Amino acid sequence: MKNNRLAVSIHILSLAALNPRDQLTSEFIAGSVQTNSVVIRRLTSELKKAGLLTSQPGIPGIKLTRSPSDISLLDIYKAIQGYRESVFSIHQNPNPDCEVGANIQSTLDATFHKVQETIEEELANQTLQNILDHLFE
Amino acid sequence: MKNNRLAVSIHILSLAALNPRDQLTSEFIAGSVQTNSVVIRRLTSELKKAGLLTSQPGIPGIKLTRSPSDISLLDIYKAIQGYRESVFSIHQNPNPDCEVGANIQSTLDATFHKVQETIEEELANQTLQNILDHLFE
DNA sequence: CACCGATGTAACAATTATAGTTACATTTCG
DNA sequence: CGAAATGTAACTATAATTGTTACATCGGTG
Repeated sequence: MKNNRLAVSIHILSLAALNPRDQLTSEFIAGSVQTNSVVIRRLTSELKKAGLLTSQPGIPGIKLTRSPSDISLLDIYKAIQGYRESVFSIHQNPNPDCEVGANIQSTLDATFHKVQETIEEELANQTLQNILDHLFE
Repeated sequence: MKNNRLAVSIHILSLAALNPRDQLTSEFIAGSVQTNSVVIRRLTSELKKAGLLTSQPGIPGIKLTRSPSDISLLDIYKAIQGYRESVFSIHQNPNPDCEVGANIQSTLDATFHKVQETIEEELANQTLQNILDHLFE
């Protein structure tokens, strides 16, 4: 029950797709997500840096930069994932004097990289528009 | 830099595939992973519950219950994942009075479930034997 | 121009999960 | 019996996310 960053980001962008800009204050969004408005502003800040939405100090609200059908879940995922490049991580100091310890990192790196690629392909195939469609079906 | 449970579990089972049982004490394994032996025993306990290996109090070592080519990474993943059913989680209390808030959970549930399925398919396609092959190529 | 309401961020506390550690009951074997 | 190991409980440490408080800044409005 943690790391809702992707879920909340999709929630935010869904609201942005369906409401007029001036209504989309961080307080309004926080009311829908039911969290603190700073949590929302932190995420919108990252989504903005990734070019998915625009906003301005002093002016209420946020606005999508492009059509929901042009925003993939991968775009959103990458916007908020920062440095982390795989959902699975690898222990940092296996023993180099052990045959397994010496080679496990590069092996797992390759293995986990392949898994990560399939995750990202799947996320790339879904758009914010797909989410919106599902919301009202 | 956290949650190395899958990586360490694969490390443990790789050692188990390559060494005689009586050498595979939790201390020996901990020396290869470079961690505390209790960390190893905690994981082997879960791998044992999942039927991937055997062990006995008083008798040193662990032993695989079947061939490395018969152990998929999905088997390992499920052995240690416990309750968690998706790599992505969903916020728990969206506002039901909001159209988006009311439907976002079931929508994301379906979406994330699909992603999870692709992850598990990918993990199912890789075996411990594949890891061993890569370790020595 | 001063105020109000909003964004953007910094700083810190709270929560949660994993990793690491200490301790110890229990078991097997010499 | 005594040594060595497994299995587990209990606790601390670390790390990431979430929640909160505070505040600088901007822009529209009276």
